[in-house]
Amino acid sequence: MNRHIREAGSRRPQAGRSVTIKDLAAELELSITTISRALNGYADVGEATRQRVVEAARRRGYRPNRNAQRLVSKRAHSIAWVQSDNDRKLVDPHFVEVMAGVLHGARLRNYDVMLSSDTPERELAIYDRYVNDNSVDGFIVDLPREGDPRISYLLDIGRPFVVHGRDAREGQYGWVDIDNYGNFYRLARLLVANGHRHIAFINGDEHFTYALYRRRGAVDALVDAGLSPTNLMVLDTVHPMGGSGYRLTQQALTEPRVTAILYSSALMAVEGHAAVLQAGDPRPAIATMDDELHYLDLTPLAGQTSFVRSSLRDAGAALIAELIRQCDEGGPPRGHLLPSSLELAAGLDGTTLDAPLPGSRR
Amino acid sequence: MNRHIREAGSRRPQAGRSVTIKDLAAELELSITTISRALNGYADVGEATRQRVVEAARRRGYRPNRNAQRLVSKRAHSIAWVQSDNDRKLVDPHFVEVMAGVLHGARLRNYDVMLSSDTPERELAIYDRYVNDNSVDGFIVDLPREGDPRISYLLDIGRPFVVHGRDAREGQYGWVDIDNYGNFYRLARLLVANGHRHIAFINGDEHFTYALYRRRGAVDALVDAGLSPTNLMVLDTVHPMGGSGYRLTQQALTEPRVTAILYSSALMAVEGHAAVLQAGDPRPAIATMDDELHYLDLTPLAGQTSFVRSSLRDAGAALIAELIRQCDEGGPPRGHLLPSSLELAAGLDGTTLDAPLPGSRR
DNA sequence: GCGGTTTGCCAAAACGTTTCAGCAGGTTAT
DNA sequence: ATAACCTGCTGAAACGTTTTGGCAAACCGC
Repeated sequence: MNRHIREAGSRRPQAGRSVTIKDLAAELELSITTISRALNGYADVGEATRQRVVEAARRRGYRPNRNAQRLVSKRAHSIAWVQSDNDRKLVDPHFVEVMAGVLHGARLRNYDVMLSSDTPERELAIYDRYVNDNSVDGFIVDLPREGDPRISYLLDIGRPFVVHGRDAREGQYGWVDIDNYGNFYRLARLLVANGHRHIAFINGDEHFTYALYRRRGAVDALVDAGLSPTNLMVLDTVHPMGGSGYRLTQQALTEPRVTAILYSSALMAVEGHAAVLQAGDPRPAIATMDDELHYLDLTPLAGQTSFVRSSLRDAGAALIAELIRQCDEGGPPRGHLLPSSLELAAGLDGTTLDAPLPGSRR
Repeated sequence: MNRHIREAGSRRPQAGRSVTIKDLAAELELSITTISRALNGYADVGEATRQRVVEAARRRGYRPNRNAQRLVSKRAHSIAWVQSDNDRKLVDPHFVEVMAGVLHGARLRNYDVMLSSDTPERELAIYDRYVNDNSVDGFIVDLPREGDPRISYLLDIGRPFVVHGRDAREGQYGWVDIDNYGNFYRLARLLVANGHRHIAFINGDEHFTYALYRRRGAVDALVDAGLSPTNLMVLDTVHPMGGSGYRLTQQALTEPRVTAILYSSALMAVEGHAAVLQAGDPRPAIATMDDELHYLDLTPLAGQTSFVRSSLRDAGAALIAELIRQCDEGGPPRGHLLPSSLELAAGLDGTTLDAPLPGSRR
């Protein structure tokens, strides 16, 4: 790519007209129809002609004007991700991880991704605008709540969209998710099977379905083991003011009967690690979801922590794949349940792990 | 917005033709010219007519087709942010913070933001494509290196762009930056003035100019105080494998003469806090840049840490403002130096803070 | 040598805007 | 009364593609 760099002074035509299909037609003495069809792989153009056209296009650096294409084809070849500006969704490190997967997949398929954020009240208005001005073909919805109005709205206007997560209407739209209920059922059962009776759960905001399902999984595991739901101490999930892992962990440790802490995010677990270190022995057992946040160093937790692992980046890749499939094929929306893997802390008894989950509650 | 939600079954026309300027013209028995000019605020349409047009547009939910507008106006009203996919730039929490500011500013001005990532080798090719297919009006460049080829390329093709950070060519393009050199000069001088002779510096990747300038500032502060540059122990900046604050802090503490740690990011400082706790007394002094990462909880550091503070979100807002100014006014690119504030750890002597910086080296 | 098929190309319409160059009809200045 | 100027509107061209329908020429089977 470095050969693109020129000396200052030998600049290209500033904002100069890019080369169009007409320029090629003139140069090759062909009709613009033929140029178009040659480049788009139609069968009714001669092989020799096609060669000439392709070569000329390459040489002149021809790129079809995307706006003209979009105008006539009524397809934007781009998708939008609208994030609400409040409640810190956008600056959540988990979000970027998903985004990375989405962008990668979009690039592979030559789709553009428009990112946008506004207040929750105006979020639906942005969907409306994007649809009506033909800017995008479909949408990504992240962090759904139960009965999320964004899902209602998008079902209503009938455009392709895909949800990262689910709510009760999961049969009606495309989604990508992990088994939040099952994962936290397993983690909690694991802790109980290893003798822990009082468990602190530092969960995400339970207004979001993922966190709700996780709590249900953990609670059910305790109940199925004959414990009371109150043996799970769920912490400050209503207004999670950013990465409050340290503070919440300190709070958890003020309850003397708590011998284990369950984290909904490895980010919280790492932040809480400092507080755990300060706690006198015996140190609590730790179990956490690990979203494979790329920048996060888990070495402080190594060995002493049990993980349920699933890659958010993979989720992003699955999201964009499903969405583009809907846009291109127009097929029915599909749900995709991504796998999660388990890793036990040293010294933990994992014999319960193979036991099937009771029923398929959520 | 909830009134937009309808019962299933009463859906809108699926992907139905949106209402166009022709529809309005037909309904109002006016020419499309008049509709267009009425909506775009031209003076040559009667006030009564304008009212009728505006009202009809509102009532029918008319949105000008953006692709048609772009085609004829040759302006996309959107900008691109291309992030390279390697070296974890995209998943860096700092990035999202800037992005939040950018998105907010873009929305205010009705610009769209296209986010994109690819391998570094293909990054320039994406610029090329976006320019030649008329997808965007300008670009944002983040985390420049010295002589960054992206800057060279964009200077070359002569499209508007703005850089978050600077390199030696800062006079030639628009940028937004803080005084990296000065900030770290001040922090280091502060530590030295308070008796610290051996300082560990957990910096960012010094292939990026921001990190390089920071190191120079810190080194110069030591040298100006009569210390050797080697009294600054700069740690593992070549391959910062994600948030390795904990590991690097442990490493810093293996050097017994180190009595203070300087962090390039509060993220690292918080991660390192666990290692600091484990260190026997006396605990090292801590000073760090604070980018006001929204999700990051700084309470563990409170009181014992000195901060230089500057908001990355504000930087994002300034970036998009400068870029759109260039696109709309076509004015010359400008640089914007954002302010930073200082907050001292309890018990620290800050008398050196008001002293001017020697010269304007960098 | 003739109807029919195949091959390779093209003219024109369409997509939904903006804008240029007018054009009636009324008002004003002289 | 006439020239000049407003006021409020419009027809048509242009932006750069894709696609439809067709049309010559060449090729085929017989």
